[in-house]
Amino acid sequence: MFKKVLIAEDFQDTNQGIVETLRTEFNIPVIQEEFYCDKAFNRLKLALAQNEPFELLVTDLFFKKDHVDRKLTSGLELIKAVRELQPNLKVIVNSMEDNPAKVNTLFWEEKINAYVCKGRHGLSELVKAVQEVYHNRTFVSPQISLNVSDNVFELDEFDILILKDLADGLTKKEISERLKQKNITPNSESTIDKRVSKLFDEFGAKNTNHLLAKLIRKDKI
Amino acid sequence: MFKKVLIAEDFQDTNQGIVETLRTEFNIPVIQEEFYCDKAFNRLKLALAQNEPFELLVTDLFFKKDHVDRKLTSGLELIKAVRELQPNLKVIVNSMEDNPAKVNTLFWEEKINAYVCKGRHGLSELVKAVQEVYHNRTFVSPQISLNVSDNVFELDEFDILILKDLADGLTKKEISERLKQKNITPNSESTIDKRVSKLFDEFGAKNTNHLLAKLIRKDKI
DNA sequence: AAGTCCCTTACAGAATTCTGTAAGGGATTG
DNA sequence: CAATCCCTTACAGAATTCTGTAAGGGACTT
Repeated sequence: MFKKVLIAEDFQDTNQGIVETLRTEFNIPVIQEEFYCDKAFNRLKLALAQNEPFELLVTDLFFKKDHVDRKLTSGLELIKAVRELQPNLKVIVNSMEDNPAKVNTLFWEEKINAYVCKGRHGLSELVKAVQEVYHNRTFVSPQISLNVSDNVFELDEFDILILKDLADGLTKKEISERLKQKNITPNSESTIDKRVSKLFDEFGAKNTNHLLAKLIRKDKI
Repeated sequence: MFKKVLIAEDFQDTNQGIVETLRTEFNIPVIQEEFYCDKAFNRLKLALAQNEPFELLVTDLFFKKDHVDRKLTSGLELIKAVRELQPNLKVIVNSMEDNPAKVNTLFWEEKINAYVCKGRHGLSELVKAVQEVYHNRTFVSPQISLNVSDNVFELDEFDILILKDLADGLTKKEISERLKQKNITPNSESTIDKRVSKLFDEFGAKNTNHLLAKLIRKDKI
C-alpha cells in the first residue's frame, strides 16, 4: 500500500473523516493533512526535496477563502502546480462537483487518477479509489461515470455471449462446448480466455468476478 | 442434456417458437408437442408404459376451450395428473401468469421445477430454465422472484463484506489478509471458502461468478 | 511473392477456486 | 460432567482460471 499520503481539504470534519478512514482501512505509515492549497504544495515540495516524496495526494477542488493570503486558490491549481514538480504523483480528487464534463476534463487535462464524488457513499468510494489507484488503475464514482475513464470500450455480440454464460455460472470449458454445439465460431477455450483477458484490460478489471460485477452494474449484460 | 421433452401449449405460434428454440439451443433428440392437456397426458402415459418416459414437461397454464371435449382443462390439472403417475418428471411452467403468490403455490404445492413468465424475454428465460432444471435447480423469471424459490435467505454483514470484495476483484487470500488487518474475525481463507460455499447452496449458484451476478442483479450487494 | 498484422488455437505452468475431511473450541443441553 | 451442535481453522486434492508462448492461417500491403 502507499507509504506516504497527503490530504488537502479545508473542511475540518471532512478532513478528519478522510484521515480516520484511511488510517483504519489501510496500513499507511504516513498520512498528513493540510487545510490550504499553498501549505499542501509546500509540504509536497519539501518532501520531494528531502527525497521522501509523497506517493498520493487526495485533494478537494474548492477551498474556502479566509483571512490567510493565498497563491493557489483551488485544488485544480494545486494539481497543476504539483504536476510540474512531481509528474508521477498519484492524485485523487474528492469533491462535490458532479458535472461529468468537468470531471472528464480533470482526467484528460490534469491526468488525475481517480475522482470521488462527495456524498452518501463518498468515503467507501474513496477507499475503493485508493485501492484502484494503488494498482495503477483509475476510479470514478459511479454516479459520474459517463465517458470518463473507461467504458469507451464496447462489447460485441460474442463478448456478450461469453459474459452472460459466465454470469450464469458456466465454466469456460462448458461455454466452449456450447458454442461448438451451436456451430458458432470461434469456440475454443483458448479464444474465450483471450477475449475475457482483453476485457480485463479494457475495463480495468482484476479478474472475472470484478469484470462481471462492473458490467452488470452498468447494465451491459 | 434431456433426451426426451414434451411441450404442452395450445397457441401454435408460441408452441412453434418454443420447439424451435429448444432445438437450436440444445441437443435434445426427442422434442414432441401437444396442443391439448389430455393429449399431452396420454402421450406422457404411453411413453412411460413403453418404458421410454419423458424427462421434462414444458407446459402452459391456460388452454383455450374449443370444440374438442376435454377432461383436463388446464396446465395445473395436467401437472396434478402427471405427478400421480410419474412423480419425478421435471416440470417447467411457461405462462403469462405473473402473480407471485400463484407462482409460489405452484412451487410449494405442485413441486414444479421452474416458472417462466411469457414476455419480452420469455424464450431466453426458458432456455435458462431448461439448463437450471437439468442441473436439478429451480428457476423463476426475474420479474416474479419474490419469496418464490430462493432469496428467502438473507446476507449478514460478514457475507456482504466478503461479497463486495469479491465483486471488486480481490482474491480470497487478499480478503483474508484485509480482515486480519482490520481485526475482524473470523478471517481465515477457509472460513471465507465455507461462507461462500454455503451461499452457493442458499442461492442456487454454481460458482462465484453466478452468485455475484445473481446478487448484484437483485441489488443485494 | 514476401512481409505484416490479427485472429484462432494448442499447450503449459502458476495461481486460485472449489470441495471434502478432520481437529479443536465455545455454547448449549441433558 | 458428558454429549452434542455449530463455528473456525488447517490441510489436501481436483478443477478451473489466468497468463504467457508458440504455431498456423487469412487478409492486407508493398
